Amino acid sequence: MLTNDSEKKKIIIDAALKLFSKKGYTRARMMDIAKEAGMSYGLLYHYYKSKDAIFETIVEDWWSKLFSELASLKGSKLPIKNNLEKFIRFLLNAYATNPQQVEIYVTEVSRGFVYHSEHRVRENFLWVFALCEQLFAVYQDRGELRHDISTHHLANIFLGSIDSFMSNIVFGKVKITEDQGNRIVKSILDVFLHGATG
Amino acid sequence: MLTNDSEKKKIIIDAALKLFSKKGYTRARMMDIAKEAGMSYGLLYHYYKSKDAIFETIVEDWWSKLFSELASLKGSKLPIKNNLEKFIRFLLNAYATNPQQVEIYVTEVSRGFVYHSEHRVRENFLWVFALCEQLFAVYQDRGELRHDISTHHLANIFLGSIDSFMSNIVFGKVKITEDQGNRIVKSILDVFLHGATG
Amino acid sequence: MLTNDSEKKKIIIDAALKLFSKKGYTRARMMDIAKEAGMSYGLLYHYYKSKDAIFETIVEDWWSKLFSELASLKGSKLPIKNNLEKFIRFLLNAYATNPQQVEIYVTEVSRGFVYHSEHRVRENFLWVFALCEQLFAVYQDRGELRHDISTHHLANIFLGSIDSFMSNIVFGKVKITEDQGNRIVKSILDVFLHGATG
Amino acid sequence: MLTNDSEKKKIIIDAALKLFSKKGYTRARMMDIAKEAGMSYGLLYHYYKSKDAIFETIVEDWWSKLFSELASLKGSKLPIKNNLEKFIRFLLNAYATNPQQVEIYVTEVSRGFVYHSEHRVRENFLWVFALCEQLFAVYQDRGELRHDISTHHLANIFLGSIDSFMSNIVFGKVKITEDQGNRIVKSILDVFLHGATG
DNA sequence: AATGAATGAGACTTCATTCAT
DNA sequence: TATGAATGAAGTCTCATTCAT
Repeated sequence: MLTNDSEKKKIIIDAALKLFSKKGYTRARMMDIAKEAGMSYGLLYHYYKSKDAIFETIVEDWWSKLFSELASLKGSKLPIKNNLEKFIRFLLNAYATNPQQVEIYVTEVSRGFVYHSEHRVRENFLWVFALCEQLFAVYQDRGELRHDISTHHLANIFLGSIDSFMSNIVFGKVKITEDQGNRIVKSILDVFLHGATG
Repeated sequence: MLTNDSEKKKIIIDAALKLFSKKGYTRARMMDIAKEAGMSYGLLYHYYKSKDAIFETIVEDWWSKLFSELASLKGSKLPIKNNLEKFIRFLLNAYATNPQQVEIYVTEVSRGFVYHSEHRVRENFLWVFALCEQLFAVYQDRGELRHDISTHHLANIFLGSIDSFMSNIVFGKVKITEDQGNRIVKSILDVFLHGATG
Repeated sequence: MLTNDSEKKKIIIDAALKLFSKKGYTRARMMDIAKEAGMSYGLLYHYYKSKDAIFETIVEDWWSKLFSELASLKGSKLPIKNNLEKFIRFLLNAYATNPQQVEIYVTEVSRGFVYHSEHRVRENFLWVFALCEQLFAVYQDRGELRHDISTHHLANIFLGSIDSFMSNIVFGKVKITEDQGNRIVKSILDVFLHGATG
Repeated sequence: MLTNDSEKKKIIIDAALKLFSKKGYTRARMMDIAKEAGMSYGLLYHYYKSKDAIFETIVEDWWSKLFSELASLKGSKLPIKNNLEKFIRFLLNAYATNPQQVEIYVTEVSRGFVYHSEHRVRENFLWVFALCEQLFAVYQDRGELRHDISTHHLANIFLGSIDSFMSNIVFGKVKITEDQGNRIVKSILDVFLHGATG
């Protein structure tokens, strides 16, 4: 058969992705999602327990990608510049290939978790920060990062910079070209590593 | 009389501030706000046209503060370091004195404006960025900032760094001491101006 | 004003009484109850938390009447015949004055508590039996009831007899005249106390 | 083959019996019944037209057993005591051998037929009463039952007594020993025939 | 200025039943 | 015979807003 169980689930997730990113969690109705997915709303409940379960699936997927990427970076022995570049590119690429998931991450999760307090978002965030800090600690030890600023502060600055670009892209609803992507990567790395003063 | 018209409005705004920051816009009910304000929910409609009008009032207030601060910085002739420090301190101080408003800004406005598309949030954001870019352009002209990175990118990195600290503070629900505040300011300035490598 | 808060609640209860007894709990919709009560369904939720809360109010009212009657009988020093007669008359009269409540008791509570397991129906039933047994124990001590049958069995037989008449009346949807009521009372007392054989 | 058509039907009925008695008609879902029966819920519709048809089958089976027992008693020439004892034992035994069917009878049919008005439950009940009254009329003619109480009243008292014990057993979810059964039979007969006073 | 009773659109979810395979 | 994906009617409940008093 053409569409087996997991394919149907993917169709639903894709539809939900579209609707959540377009209208936000609250304003996206199950009926909208079903219509987008080309099925009756009743069928959604055949595959997912509730609206929230659909949301959770999307979010968990994002976190797991993020965690695994960070874990892979931590294991790498590359110089800091190359490693951080990989991470920035991973995020920019995530947006390029799946803009809606990033949009939901940005609008519903990154800031909106008042709405979804049950989703352990806070814990996941802290985890991302912790992984990033551990990465920076390694580079401090190797003398590639200054010691007079805590890894926590460094993580805030680095992640915040990326986040800002992502938000801008998401809210600007723009597609970024490869060239623009390259310049963003370069800007972040240059400023983060060497500063904005010449 | 003790509470005239504008005082009542302030009471309502304060109550809404508390509830929006505690539960988020959607989950804060008019009844909750009224109870917090010590009045009946019917009366809210005497002072504000709708729930949304209350929200808008809060948000507009935030924007106008932000705009006027940025305008004042643009007019200043101080060296970049001092000027940026003023801006960072303005934001940290805003949280210290009115944490709920900052919380709403962070959770509902900064990222969550999918829910409030009618509020010209996008325009306001772009305006903040534009003002920041104009400020940076001045410093590029004065040779205090490098020219090989666009002011737009610089603004993203700078504002994103601050944003990240603010989010952390908001979501961590922590009070920051003066000393911690000083260190945050120093970290942002150091890295932004001189980079994270020694 | 003509209809204050508790009067409105009574209107709702009366409407619910009518609908529950007519259609049963499950088939009676909130909208039906509201229509019967002459108000919008939203208003029902102003006065009661949920459909179940309305049901519970009805049922609790019935139990409290029943308990207080049984307690009063237990305190009485009348000969058994008079005392039991009072109890039978209380129940028959309850049906005469509030047939719907009795109907709900019979259809939803007495037998249907599979549907309402959360309502402590079992406990209430056991309590009624216990009170009845205590009453019979007093009469066994006073020599007015035989000792070779346990009070538990006696209670089953006595209450079951009444219950059967009530069910018949409820399901027959008949009004019983005073004369018919008297004959029922006499029959139950005669057979219970002296037996069906001459 | 091992399971032919009628065996499959029996498996379904047994599963439904279990579920209806456990959760009640409304709360027992077709899917639950299918799972219990070890088949897909779609297949249920191959053997029975609807959920209600399954229920009806169960109920009709109960009624037919009851009617045939009562008919047999009516044909018997035994003294009243022996004949009534047979009837009581038939019912107690029915519970012992098929408690779920009795449970459904008690919870759904005996009182709950508001939910199933289409099932001619009222007519069946009246029929049982009528048969019982005819039986009592025979004994009144033979001088074994007093004449000053109508057969209808006698039937109510007798059937109600038994019903009460059955309900107690069902709701207490207890298994009764042979000895306890004997005592119940004796109590009912003693009180019904000779009264509760010495 | 003040109250809170009243309204009803709108959202989620359940589940008996149908039907293509 | 057998499966379970698919459908959609129906029901409960929430809450912003209106309005009579």
